[in-house]
Amino acid sequence: MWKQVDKFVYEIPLGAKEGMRVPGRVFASETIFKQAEADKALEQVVNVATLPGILRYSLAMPDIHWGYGFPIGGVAAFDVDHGVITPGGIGFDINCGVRLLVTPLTEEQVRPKLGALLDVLYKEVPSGVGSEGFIKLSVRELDKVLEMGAKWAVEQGYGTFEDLERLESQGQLKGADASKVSKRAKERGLEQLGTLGSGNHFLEVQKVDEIFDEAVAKQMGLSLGQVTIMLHTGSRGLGHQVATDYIDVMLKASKKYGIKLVDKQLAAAPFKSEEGQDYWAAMQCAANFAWANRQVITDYIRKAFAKVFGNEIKDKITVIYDVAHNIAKLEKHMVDGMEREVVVHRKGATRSFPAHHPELPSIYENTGQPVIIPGSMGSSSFLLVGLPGSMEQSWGSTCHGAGRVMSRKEAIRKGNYGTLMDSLGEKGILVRSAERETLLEEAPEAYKDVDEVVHVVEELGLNRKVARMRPMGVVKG
DNA sequence: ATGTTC
Repeated sequence: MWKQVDKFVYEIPLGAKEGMRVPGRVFASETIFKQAEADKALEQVVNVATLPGILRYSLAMPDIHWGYGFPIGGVAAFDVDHGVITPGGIGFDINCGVRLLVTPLTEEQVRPKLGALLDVLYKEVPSGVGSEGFIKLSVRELDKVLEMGAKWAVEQGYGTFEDLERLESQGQLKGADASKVSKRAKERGLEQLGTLGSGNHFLEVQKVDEIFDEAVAKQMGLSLGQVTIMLHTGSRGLGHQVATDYIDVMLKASKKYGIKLVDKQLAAAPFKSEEGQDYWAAMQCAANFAWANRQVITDYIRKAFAKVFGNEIKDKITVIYDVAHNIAKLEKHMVDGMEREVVVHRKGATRSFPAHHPELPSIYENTGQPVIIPGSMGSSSFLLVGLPGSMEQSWGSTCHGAGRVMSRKEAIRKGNYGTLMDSLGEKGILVRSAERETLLEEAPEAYKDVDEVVHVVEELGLNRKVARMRPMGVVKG
């Protein structure tokens, strides 16, 4: 039923499955499309197309793979009045995202002290499943975190106000309402602010390996051989609990509002219903928690660098940008020649606004929004910018990473710890991690080729490449 | 992703 309609575009027509309201569309190369066919991800694209109020297409980015309800890499926009909101279109780790920092240091300066630096980073940034941070919040204070996001962290002395304008949505969604977050979710969040987590979350010391757009790279303060830091983490147990709580609410709401579910994991409520608005407010709280989390960790990273390279380095480590991967946003987009407000779900997908978009800070007004694409462990990461093509084709969205080809279990079964460590060692990459299994789960073999994923979004005109970063050292949970 | 089966 799926048909290639353009070089990197595959489509399934309306009517291929009963209940479809729009066609399905996947952005992929031939290799990537075949990988998507192998798991249930394509079927999930079709399932999403049946949700009420979905506009134009059920989309998937080239890092598509199987997820809960929506595929990971899934993007869908819904009519604000007649459409739905669904936790399955956002994910368990609400506002899982990536932040890129740049240091004034070169690879030559960092390499001799890399081992010591990673030891300090590993100690200063708590990681691992269930890890607790150095901050112990009262419920009252946590409520402020949930409603203020990264701004709370800056007001407490974690980083600077200049950091905030370089975060998607300035690190704060204004519709957050802490009273919509359960007691249990809050309990899980009380001791997890400033923690990295586990799985694919990481903190990486990198060097700029190649520059594709000199002018934009220069404007962003990046030059060849310069050391960058990439941080990938989300809303931890708090976001997970918000998702769990509201999936239950949505199952009941789906029944109540007569939403026919082809997959229970797509449980949804009308966006404007009470249930829809409650989740909307709680989801924004979890998103804010994640932005506060990355802001606090940014401060820890600066302090760790200061311990190894001297105090004056601290103020010279700047934020390039911070993007959300798992989130829903109210945005203005063109639909049939008219500007409309729509609810965009990005599930393992990154916002990718072009130059001159009103939501961009003045420093990126002419470059387009920075888009940060982490590769798999030990492979390169990319810095891209958004292009007008993303507004035309993908609701201002693009891919979010390499995307899995193996499940975590499969990766553990097929992987070999010694071989993995040898191959990282050969590349000169140092690793600090508590869990061997986490490293096996994240082995490069378990992921697609990030170069190919980025090639697809570039060829489609969603993004332009600015720079590629290679890892020097990795901290993982 | 996740106090990895409240």
